[in-house]
Amino acid sequence: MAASPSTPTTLSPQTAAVPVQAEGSGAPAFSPLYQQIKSLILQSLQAGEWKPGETIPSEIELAARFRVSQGTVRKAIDEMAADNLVVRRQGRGTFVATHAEQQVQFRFLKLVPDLGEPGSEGPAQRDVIDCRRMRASADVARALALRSGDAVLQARRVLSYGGAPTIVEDIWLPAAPFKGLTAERLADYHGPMYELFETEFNVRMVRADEKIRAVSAAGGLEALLNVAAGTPLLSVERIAYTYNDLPMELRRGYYRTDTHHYHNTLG
Amino acid sequence: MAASPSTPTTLSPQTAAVPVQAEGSGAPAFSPLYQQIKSLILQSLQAGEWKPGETIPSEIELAARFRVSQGTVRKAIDEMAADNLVVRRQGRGTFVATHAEQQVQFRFLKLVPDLGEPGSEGPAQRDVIDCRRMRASADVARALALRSGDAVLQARRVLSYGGAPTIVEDIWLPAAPFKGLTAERLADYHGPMYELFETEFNVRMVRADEKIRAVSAAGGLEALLNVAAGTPLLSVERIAYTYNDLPMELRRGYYRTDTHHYHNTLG
DNA sequence: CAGTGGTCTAGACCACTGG
DNA sequence: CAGTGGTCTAGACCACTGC
Repeated sequence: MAASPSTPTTLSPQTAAVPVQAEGSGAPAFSPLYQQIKSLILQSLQAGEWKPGETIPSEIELAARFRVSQGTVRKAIDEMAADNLVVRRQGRGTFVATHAEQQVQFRFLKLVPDLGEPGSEGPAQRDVIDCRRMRASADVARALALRSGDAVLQARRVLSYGGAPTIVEDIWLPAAPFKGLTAERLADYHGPMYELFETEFNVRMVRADEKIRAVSAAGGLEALLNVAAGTPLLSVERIAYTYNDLPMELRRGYYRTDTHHYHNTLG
Repeated sequence: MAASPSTPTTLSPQTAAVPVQAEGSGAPAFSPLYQQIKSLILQSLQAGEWKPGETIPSEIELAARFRVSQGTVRKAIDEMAADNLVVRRQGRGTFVATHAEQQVQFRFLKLVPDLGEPGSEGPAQRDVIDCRRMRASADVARALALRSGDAVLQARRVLSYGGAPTIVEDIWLPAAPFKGLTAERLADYHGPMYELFETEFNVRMVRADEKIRAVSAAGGLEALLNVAAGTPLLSVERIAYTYNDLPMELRRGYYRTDTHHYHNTLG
């Protein structure tokens, strides 16, 4: 059933027929068709062919474009849905995942109130304290895969729930992809920061690693969080990645855990 | 194509032909065939028809037993593999997941050394300090879905890496399922506790929820962990569940985070 | 009612493991 | 070499959405 090499009847620029298999060298590193399809779709996603919240072409269309069966496209999309890159909605289509959806926000904010449901406090109040352009220190550069001295944006903000300051976050971003981001733009945007990144800078955060420690409130944190100096705080260091495992954000958060806790599920 | 109601040619006790659909009432609550198959396999798993580490029947066998196509069985097993209930190995078969595998252990112990790879320190030294039978307090009872006053086992142990005490854990277990568990049995077992639970008590932990906070070392913890009183520690409260979302363990851990950190990935 | 994703089947063939 | 899971196809039909 190999794809017959007739003239491509579809409009795809990058492929008239999937590579099928790179035979020839010693270890061919077998890759199933649906994986190749998956990475092709991924490329279109990165290239911005379809933006967050939009639908991607139907399975039948994609099958025609790539000259494979619908079942193969289905398996590729199944995996992308499992990776939270895409959301399937029966009867409507398949949509590019976006941080504008509430459920996605909770996947990236694990601090929940001790009492009540995760979202029961209403939206956080976000106060940007500081935002400046600077040169990357050695450890910031390493985290963001930059060189020491490269330009970065740094911001500090406080998140409050029900009027109570609960989180202080220091955020570092590579300056180049976020060209034009200012303190005003940050302060005026009332909504998730990752949503802003999507709509304004075409940067979609896909995954993040967090390192969590217990530390003592000091160095001004105690004042911002309205706790006594020495109060134990949760320190959460996050590196967030876009599509190609490309780090795009370093974030150091300090969480009060007297009224909230970090929730995690092990499976 | 519906399953013909002939005599069951297979040995399955609980099903000669899958329920197909519970029509009749107002909202039939449609459930696809592969979901029904999945829950049937799940029942066999709970009943201990196949033990952790053993293979389950091949897809072809299961398809014959349930009188469905191999593809339908495959989809059921695919989901169970995604849930880490089962592990597929091409060419060999499908195996019941077990905590005896190293990779599984890291899914349930998220504290990793700041330097070096997750397993680089070698196995933890486990010292059981205490183990006693007692009556459940209100909050322990609630966590384990027992009644206040029901019998529980309580244990405290210290985990050390490279000779340095790093974790103190208080553990509560419902006494009934763990009948016969003694301090000696715990102390003499050199290996993951959840592995012991599987082999000795036929209790397999499948999932766990953790609540993480920052606290100050006090009440004897500072001595056990060899830190100054007031040192910030990570407090990790875990409830672990077996197959039916049945809570089977409450665990309160206190982690040193000066040499280690809790690692988490957000997707 | 047309279009989408979701389920189910049947069959062919491939990749991997073990005896 | 037989048996397992893994891939791919083709086609039928179902459930859901929106016009």
